[in-house]
Amino acid sequence: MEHKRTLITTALPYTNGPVHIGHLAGVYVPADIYARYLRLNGREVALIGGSDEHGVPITLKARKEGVTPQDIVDRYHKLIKESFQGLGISFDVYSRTTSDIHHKTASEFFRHLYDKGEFIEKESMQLFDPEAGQFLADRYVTGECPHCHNPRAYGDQCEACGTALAATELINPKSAISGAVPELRPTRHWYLPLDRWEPTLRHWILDEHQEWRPNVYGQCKSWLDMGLQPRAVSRDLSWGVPVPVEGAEGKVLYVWFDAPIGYISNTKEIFPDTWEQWWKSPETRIVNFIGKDNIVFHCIVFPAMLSAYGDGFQLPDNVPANEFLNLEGDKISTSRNWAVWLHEYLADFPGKQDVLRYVLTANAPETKDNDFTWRDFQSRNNSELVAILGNYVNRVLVLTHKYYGGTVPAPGEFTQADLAAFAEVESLTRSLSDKLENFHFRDALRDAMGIARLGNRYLQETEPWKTVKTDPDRVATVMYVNLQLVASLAIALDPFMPFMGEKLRGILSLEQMRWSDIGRRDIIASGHTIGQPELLFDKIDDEAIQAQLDKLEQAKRTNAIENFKPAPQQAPVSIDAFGAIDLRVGTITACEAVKKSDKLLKLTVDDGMGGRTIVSGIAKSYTPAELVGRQVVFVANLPTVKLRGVESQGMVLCATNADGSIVLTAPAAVATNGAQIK
RNA sequence: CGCGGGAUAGAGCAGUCUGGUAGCUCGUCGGGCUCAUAACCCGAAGGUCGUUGGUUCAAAUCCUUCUCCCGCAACCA
Repeated sequence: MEHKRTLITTALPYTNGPVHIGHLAGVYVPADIYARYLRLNGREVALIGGSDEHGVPITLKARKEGVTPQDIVDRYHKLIKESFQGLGISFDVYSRTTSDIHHKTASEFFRHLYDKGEFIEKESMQLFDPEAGQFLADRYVTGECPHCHNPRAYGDQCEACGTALAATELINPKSAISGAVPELRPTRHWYLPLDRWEPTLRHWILDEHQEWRPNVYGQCKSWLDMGLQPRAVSRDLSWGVPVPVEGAEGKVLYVWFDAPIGYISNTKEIFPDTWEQWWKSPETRIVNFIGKDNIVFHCIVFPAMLSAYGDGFQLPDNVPANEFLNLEGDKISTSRNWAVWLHEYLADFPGKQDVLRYVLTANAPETKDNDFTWRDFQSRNNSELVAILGNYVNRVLVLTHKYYGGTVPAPGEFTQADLAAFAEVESLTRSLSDKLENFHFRDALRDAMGIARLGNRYLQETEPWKTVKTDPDRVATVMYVNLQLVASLAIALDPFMPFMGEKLRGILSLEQMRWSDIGRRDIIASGHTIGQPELLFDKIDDEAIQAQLDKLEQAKRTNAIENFKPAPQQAPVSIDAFGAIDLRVGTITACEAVKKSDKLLKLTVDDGMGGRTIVSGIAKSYTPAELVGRQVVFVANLPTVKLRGVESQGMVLCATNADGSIVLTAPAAVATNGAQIK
């Protein structure tokens, strides 16, 4: 079905931190590519974005920093909005859920469902933190798992055994906010009965949208097959959109009810008069770009909300969800500061927005989690963007200036080779368009780059630098064809790399362009004058890459130190108990790694009593060679124990630092081997 | 049997749902070209698709066994 317009939404980033490459690869870069592609096709498009600013984590962060939640969201909203702009994400609107218009819209949405009787009202017992004076979301209760007795299970799930839990099942529950023992108190909430919409959703997804990505379809099917349950849409909290019902003081809309309505509010913000045609017209196609963690909310909860509202609200046509991106082999983590932050990238690599966009698209986690490494980033820049694309364009521009002073020559008759080149661009473009329509951005980019590969090959085969001496007319045709290929590239790559696109169009003095121009044989007319050649991409050297790797290492270490909390003091012991421990000084005379072990070293120690062997878990911080000759303090009267097959006759005393590194303790000056420590 | 994820050419990935001669990019090697950011072009080498057994005319793909790797955990006297 041909639609009149497309509404594209992007998952609203949560404003408790900056945006990183995982967000970009998963959601914003593909959504932007898609939006730009549709615009080039002359289609009516709205790319909707905004910050998600409610919810418990923001209140906790504010509490921790001693500022208001508003301070937190103001800080990150500004940072996120500016960095998106810096990367060229072409939002038609980027607003926020703390806006008046959103509060009104979300409030009205809830009230409408309430008045229609779409909610169930239920009283339940919830855990309340008497010290913090608030009810606790599941995630903010910790305690012992009733199944595996892991003492650090969360109120929604035990990460040790994977069991899903209710906060009230935990043994010895504790508030993660204040550490207080929570108490059960009654509270009243509204629930959206998802089960009521199950047949609708089942038909809509399982029958009508079998073309959705396997990860999305599969997860929806699994949810539907398990059976849907009513889901609470309100929370006891002060930060959020107040529940617009008498007697609901101190309650706000659950952030997952409120956030997707943000898509609607933000549409209203740019189209105050016509927003309804974007949401309620069957002629509009709605596409939600999200990460895999959001599938259930966008495919089950939000569609149920829209269906319950009625009044013509349309359900999304597709929900392309990406998997996750790892960084240097490790999961990206905001709390562990293991990430490449967009605002820092923009500062560290000015003018290289397209390189990041290119790398994230070429290695997009479309079918499974993928890995971002700085070496790969460098290699893709240097051997693909510089060597293949930039170099091809440069060759053509330089030759055009050399032979024709920058004026596009008039072509003679096209030969088989010329026609074959045009035909190949056409076929690449068909494939490229098809892949973009179906959200296969990684493959689409490969097709677009294929035009540059084709150009290099064509140039090599036609050899204008040779022919120029024998057949100048032929060269005119060849260069004319090359210029058309470069112009095609300027358009085909524009959705992926808009900064490069603009620069190249500037050099070519190309003004208007449409997607359908790609492959045309007369995009640039003969007689047209082009500007001076300029390099599109520069090489990235090893130092720049090493600096990023060092930065990551540093961030990891700093983070560990910041989060360091000394272990609580242990139970008191008597002086006699302490005296029973026989501490001695010894000198390491030999040392070797213990086989099949990462951390163990086998130390031979001169203890003044004939020597002994001690096995110690310090291999991560010390090499055997540097230990020989050093003095250490050890416990002499422990029972011997076998570790990885090696007998250990004592324990060397060490301190473990915040970053996990280990330092040995030693006497402040050389002491006698075997001397007792008292 | 701790939990989770993974294993396809030197590296990074696609292909696995819907079995039918194993594919892409980078790298390597050899050759060519010299217009170009030592870039480009051609060619080649390189994989028993981690292992075992099974289903099948046919398995990277479906079922099964085991192994290894990465996080977390454990260990770290």
